[in-house]
Amino acid sequence: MDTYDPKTIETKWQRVWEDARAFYVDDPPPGAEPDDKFYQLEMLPYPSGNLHMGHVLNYTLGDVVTHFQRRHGKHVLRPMGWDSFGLPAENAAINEGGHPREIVERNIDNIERQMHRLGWAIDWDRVIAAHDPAYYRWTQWLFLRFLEHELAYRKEAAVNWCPHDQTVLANEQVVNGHCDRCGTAVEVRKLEQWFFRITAYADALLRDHALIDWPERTKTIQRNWIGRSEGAELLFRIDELDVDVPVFTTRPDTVFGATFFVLAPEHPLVDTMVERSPNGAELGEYVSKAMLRRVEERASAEDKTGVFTGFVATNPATDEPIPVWVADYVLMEYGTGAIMAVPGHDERDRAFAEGFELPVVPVLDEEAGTLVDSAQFSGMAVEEAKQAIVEWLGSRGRGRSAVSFRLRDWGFSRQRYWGCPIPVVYCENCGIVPVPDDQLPVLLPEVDDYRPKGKPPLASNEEWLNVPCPSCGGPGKREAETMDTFVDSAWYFLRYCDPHNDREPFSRRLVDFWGPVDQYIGGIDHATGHLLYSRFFVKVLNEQGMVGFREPFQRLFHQGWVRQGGTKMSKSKGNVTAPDELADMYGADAVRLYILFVGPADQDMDWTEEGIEGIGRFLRRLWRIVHEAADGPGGSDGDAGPLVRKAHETIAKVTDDIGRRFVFNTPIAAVMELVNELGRDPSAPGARFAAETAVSLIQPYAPHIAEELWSTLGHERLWEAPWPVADQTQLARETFELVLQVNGRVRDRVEASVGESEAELVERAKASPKVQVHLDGKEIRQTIVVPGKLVNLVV
RNA sequence: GCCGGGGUGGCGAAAUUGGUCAUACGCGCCUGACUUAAAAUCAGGUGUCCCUCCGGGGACGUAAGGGUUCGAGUCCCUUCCCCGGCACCA
Repeated sequence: MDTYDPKTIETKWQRVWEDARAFYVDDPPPGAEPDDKFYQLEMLPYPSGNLHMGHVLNYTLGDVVTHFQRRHGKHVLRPMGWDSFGLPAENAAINEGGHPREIVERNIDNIERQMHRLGWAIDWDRVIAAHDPAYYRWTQWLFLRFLEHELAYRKEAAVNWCPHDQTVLANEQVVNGHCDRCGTAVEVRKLEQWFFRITAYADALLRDHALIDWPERTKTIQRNWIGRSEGAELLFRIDELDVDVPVFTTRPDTVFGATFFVLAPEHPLVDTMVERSPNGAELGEYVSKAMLRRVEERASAEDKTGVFTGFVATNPATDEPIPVWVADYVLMEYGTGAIMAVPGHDERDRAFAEGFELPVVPVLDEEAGTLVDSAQFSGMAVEEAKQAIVEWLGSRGRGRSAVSFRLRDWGFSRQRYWGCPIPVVYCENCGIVPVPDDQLPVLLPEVDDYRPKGKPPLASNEEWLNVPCPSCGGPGKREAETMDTFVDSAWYFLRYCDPHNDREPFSRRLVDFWGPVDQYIGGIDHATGHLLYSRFFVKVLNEQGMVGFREPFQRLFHQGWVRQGGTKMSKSKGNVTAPDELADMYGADAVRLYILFVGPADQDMDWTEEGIEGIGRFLRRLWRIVHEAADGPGGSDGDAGPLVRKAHETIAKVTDDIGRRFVFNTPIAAVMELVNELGRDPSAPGARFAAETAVSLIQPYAPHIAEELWSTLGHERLWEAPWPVADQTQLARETFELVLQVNGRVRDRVEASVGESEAELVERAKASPKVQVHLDGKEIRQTIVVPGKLVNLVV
């Protein structure tokens, strides 16, 4: 027996798998039924720097599922690609000093090497990269379809601007008022931007949660983010300006208590008011100050601020004039940017009314939940009144039921170089003109200076910028902004199904065979970003007949964060080791096992190398014990005995854990138990079967050593061997340990046979001397028998 | 404030439908074997407290308190703490 040398066998088997094209799949496999397929996907990595332990967890999880499903006879599509456009990659390039393309491609080579080193079962024929023209050609093509359907549009909007990264950020990229990437405080700027009309799908995105098997947590986050509120849109007339101003309210029942009216500083009417109001100067000053304050600052301000506009609006319920104010506690981003203020029943309005001595009129009896001082609606219950008042106002042309969302349209243009060019041309005569499909891709030109400086770097590239208008042939300018990288990743999982197609982004036949993704694995940090965008894209593509499903990811699992906390470890052991260095020290199998063994995969952890030695010990023990079992007299499946039974129990446990419970740490413990038992006597009856079982079950985690030991045991190609099946007759027991309790406390345990009747079991309990001590001659008031488990005597 | 998830040995964690002295598996630690020695390896031990004739016996113990139940880590109530989402959203 050779000693266990991970490096040698890992290199050896990786070559064998590659030569056998073990993990590549045809499209679709000949004779495959749709039910035979399994699409396993993990979120694709940004190719910046090195893999870290978080990646190792993510992709090893996917790998275990891949092997498990393959060995259950599924045709498993398990691809890999690179999210190589966008800020993370570009920032990495800026930091490392070089052209993004070179940096990104170097990083891709490195990461790909690390992935091979860890032995992940990937179909490398299907690799895609966001920055590859063969890919982004189709990102552009899809954008044009969105544009055709008016689901992509351009408008001026107040946007989040990161002064450090010199670019616009999507709401999803702003965390607590700071740039998600660099942490700089975000400013608000008014700019023309490209948007995807995701708000048109707000309801569908909520409704279709019912179709997918996702963690409740994630659905809740999306639900909160979409923020659906039911209410009404009511019209308040400002006579002097001859306008009806709509407000959104969830409390139309309180309209009789609306004693003033508030506009957001950004509200379009405010400009007119500044011009025409007697205190226009003060108003103008307030507005420009408010616009400079970040939303976060506005919210944290202790006192509410505002200025009276000098105008009055008519309350549509009371027909009374109420003063119109401008105040920054009203946000332009939500509802209509105007509110009816009901200080009697809204905390914020109350605070404002108190600050500025505005009238407070209660219109609800809070105790009774009924309306007061509300004309014919007085005495009505709140819910009833909501409907009745909206109907009544509706009949007067002053209101209607409405739904409002917190979700905003997705601003996806970026003033940066390293992204997918937006394929439109601006023409003085024709306006925004799409680049014709047959002229795609619009290639990202090579430039020397790609650093951001407030305007898109491509805007300085005259040679590239100036092109004839595709429509009239007159002078035109290309769009110099590029797409957010989340556009690239909103459809990549579809391209994997048909990665080499050069006539269309993917064929309907192939996406409908492979799609949707059966199991998606990735971080929960993408809950309101990538996961929402991808759902939106698939809904649009479904409506346009390009895919046959409405949801991209049928099942979703979030791995926990691997943190590198400030524990003693990092101090005493110096820097945290990179995954491939760790693989060189202990072997890829040990790294893979360890990251899944330390705890539940969906739970956050502080990374520590303490304990990986234990996995190393386990693998060496496995190696030695399997060799001993292989050399010994052995014994096969047919032999009964404790070892064979233990093997079948382990099969049942591991299969249930991975397949049904989707837990990955306890199967390793179960195999360790089996190996411990086998190690007590590797020549016991059934030892060979136990060894084969242990090797077979550990294969998804540690495929290299498993493959090597499988051949030691005289077999071939474990990667395509059927997953073992627990033999129910082996699991069945003739006897069991009967637990004897007195008053719910265990007092004794005896061997009992499964055939015994309840009365017989009770007799055995009464016969036990240990039980008798606790019965102490007392009267038995109750007897509980759980068949196959226990007898409880209550005295 | 609203919504969601948690709290188990020295440590990472098991306990799946309320039913096997709760703590599997691993780490760490302790003892022993091998060794000149150490490492590695192997064998054994390791919740707390009390009693012991050394065979063992008993009580307590899953954030705190209460409840349901023959029986609760698991179900219910109250409180505390931690993590995450939303939050001047009308």
